[in-house]
Amino acid sequence: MKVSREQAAKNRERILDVAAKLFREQGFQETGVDALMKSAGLTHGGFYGHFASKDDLMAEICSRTLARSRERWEALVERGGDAPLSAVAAHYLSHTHRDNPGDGCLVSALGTEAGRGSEAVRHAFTNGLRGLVEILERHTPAESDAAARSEALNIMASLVGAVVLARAVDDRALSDEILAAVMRSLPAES
Amino acid sequence: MKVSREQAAKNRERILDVAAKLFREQGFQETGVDALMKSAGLTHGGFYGHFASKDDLMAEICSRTLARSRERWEALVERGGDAPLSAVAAHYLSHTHRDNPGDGCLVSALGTEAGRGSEAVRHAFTNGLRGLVEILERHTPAESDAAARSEALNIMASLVGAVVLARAVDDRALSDEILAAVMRSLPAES
DNA sequence: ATTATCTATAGATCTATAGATAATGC
DNA sequence: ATTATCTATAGATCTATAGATAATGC
Repeated sequence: MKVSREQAAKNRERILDVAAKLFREQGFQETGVDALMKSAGLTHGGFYGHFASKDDLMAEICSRTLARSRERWEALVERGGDAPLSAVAAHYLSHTHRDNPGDGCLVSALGTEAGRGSEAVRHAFTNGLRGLVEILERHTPAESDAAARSEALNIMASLVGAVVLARAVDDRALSDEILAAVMRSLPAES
Repeated sequence: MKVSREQAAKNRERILDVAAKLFREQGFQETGVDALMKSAGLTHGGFYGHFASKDDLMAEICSRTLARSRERWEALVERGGDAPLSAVAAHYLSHTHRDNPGDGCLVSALGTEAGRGSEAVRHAFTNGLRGLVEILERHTPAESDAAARSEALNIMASLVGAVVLARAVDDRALSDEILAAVMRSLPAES
């Protein structure tokens, strides 16, 4: 029943990956430890050898998933040429992102739940969010640093709000319209 | 144990009011029927005389609460003079709204949960949202109806995103900054 | 007689733990 | 010997229902 130290580390990673996906798809509260471990191909009880509690896992999911988003955004910026901001936004506001919360941004999938989370969860969430905002800030055209900062925060809020609304709405046309409207509102680049 | 028809109607209203508050404060999933009924001064089992299921209640909460927001927004517009949009936004982006989700907008409190809800929930949510967007649309300065519509959707997304983020973040300064940034981004009025 | 509410409970599910098991790693 | 995982279960909680109770409304 025991596995090698290396395999145990891989199992831990798989739990994290599966949890990150299920939490974003179904919600943190809605995903049970049992279902989560079954999805990872392990048994329920084994969970507590890897994490102190479900909340502990959630905090780790927050920092890990947002760090990965940050890397993804950096890659998008790099490939975005003279319109890095549009590249990030087009990705964020895509139908693909809207229709696949399990692979998408944790902020738009778990934002309201994170706000009701533990201190550790909110702290990890906040730090992760700062990283994303910082990227926007660096690439927002503006007359001053303060203006760029303010605009970056505004863009971050628009992106998150757009995806939350686009996912909640039961009318595909309205959903598409929301995403397009926010895309259109971005500052002109190049 | 039985009460008058009139009193029963009042009890139903109280359940709705209490649920609307608790759901926005703690989340739909996180609020049990038992706690809800206790809060309303009734016993657990009595719930099912008023509603077919918890989900049924949630759908009713969505349409009811969003209809009330609509009325509130109309009143704000009316008192807003030549800057109706700013009046609505200032209210939405206020510290009071951020710090009191139980009395606030259902969209920013339950947006991500509504997206994972039943058909009935999503439908009620969508209709309620349409009402709010329509108010913004009517008061957004723009060169065409299409432009006003697009800008109204963008503003709606910004407002919702701002409050979701401002509530989730564990740093008060950052939270204030987000609200102020979105307020600053609104189109000039008058 | 009807019915709003209450009491009690079924049946499911949830987080977490205790102890057993068996393979790793010294 | 250590320890990663499994089995089994405790203890809490959750939605929903059944039947009893007692006050309303005909």
